[in-house]
Amino acid sequence: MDNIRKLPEAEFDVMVTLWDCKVSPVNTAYLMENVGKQKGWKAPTLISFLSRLEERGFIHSEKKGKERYYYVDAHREEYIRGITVDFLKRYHAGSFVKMMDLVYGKNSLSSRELDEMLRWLQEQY
Amino acid sequence: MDNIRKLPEAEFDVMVTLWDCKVSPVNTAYLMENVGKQKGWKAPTLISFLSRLEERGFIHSEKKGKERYYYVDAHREEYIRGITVDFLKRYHAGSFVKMMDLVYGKNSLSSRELDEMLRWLQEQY
DNA sequence: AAACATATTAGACAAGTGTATAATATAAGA
DNA sequence: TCTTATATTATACACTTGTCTAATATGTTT
Repeated sequence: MDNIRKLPEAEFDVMVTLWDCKVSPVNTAYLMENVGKQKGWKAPTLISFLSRLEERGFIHSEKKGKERYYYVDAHREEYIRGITVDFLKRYHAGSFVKMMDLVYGKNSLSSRELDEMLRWLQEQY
Repeated sequence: MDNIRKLPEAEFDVMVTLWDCKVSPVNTAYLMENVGKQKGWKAPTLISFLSRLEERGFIHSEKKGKERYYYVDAHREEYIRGITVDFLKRYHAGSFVKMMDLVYGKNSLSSRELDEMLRWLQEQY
């Protein structure tokens, strides 16, 4: 009931790329092109993150010829929701209002942002 | 300009205890009593976290006789604000509304919580 | 089938984090 | 001052995370 397990930053970056891409499966080359390169990783670096993600059950993979293809298993929203709730609990006693108050307390948000929040809130009722 | 550096969990727990206590300085025994024990740490474990916090500049200390006393230097709100803003940027494109929407999207908050937010929002205007 | 090119795997290593044991200081009592 | 009790320090070690080099496998070209 507690296994949200926050991913290491680098693995999260890989997941984002996987979540963002509309096709599945994708191979290492694709990921190299879409994250590895910007991050300045060598291929084995990327591949090690992918292996670790597989161990964690976030993805699974399959080898075709000499290339390996990856499939996403974890749900993005679920994951983000999980770590967000954890963060809120740990650092803000689980309260959004406390969080907003701390971050925007006196300083104040722009009225555009306030309006946006207000609109969101009204939709919730 | 980027040194918010999130603390390791255990060190954060020590900081919380330091921030929570109204007297200053406090010695290791006090901290052992107020965090160490619950966490099941041996004294040297606690002391190592304290040394690391000192290296990071979150606290400083002073030895009196055979005991060491600790003084807080970091500001709690500043720290929490920093990591919160980072979290928001990284996982929610910097938007509170996006965050709330993801966490409470369909499910909906209790009306008490909604009221609380509304009240907070109105104060911001 | 040999030689190439290239993708993947195995393994390694440093830094950071959680945690502790053994050694050392130092206050207090005999 | 010698002994004892106890707090601190010095170290060490296992795991995790970020990264890579060297070795291996496999498809492609002669």
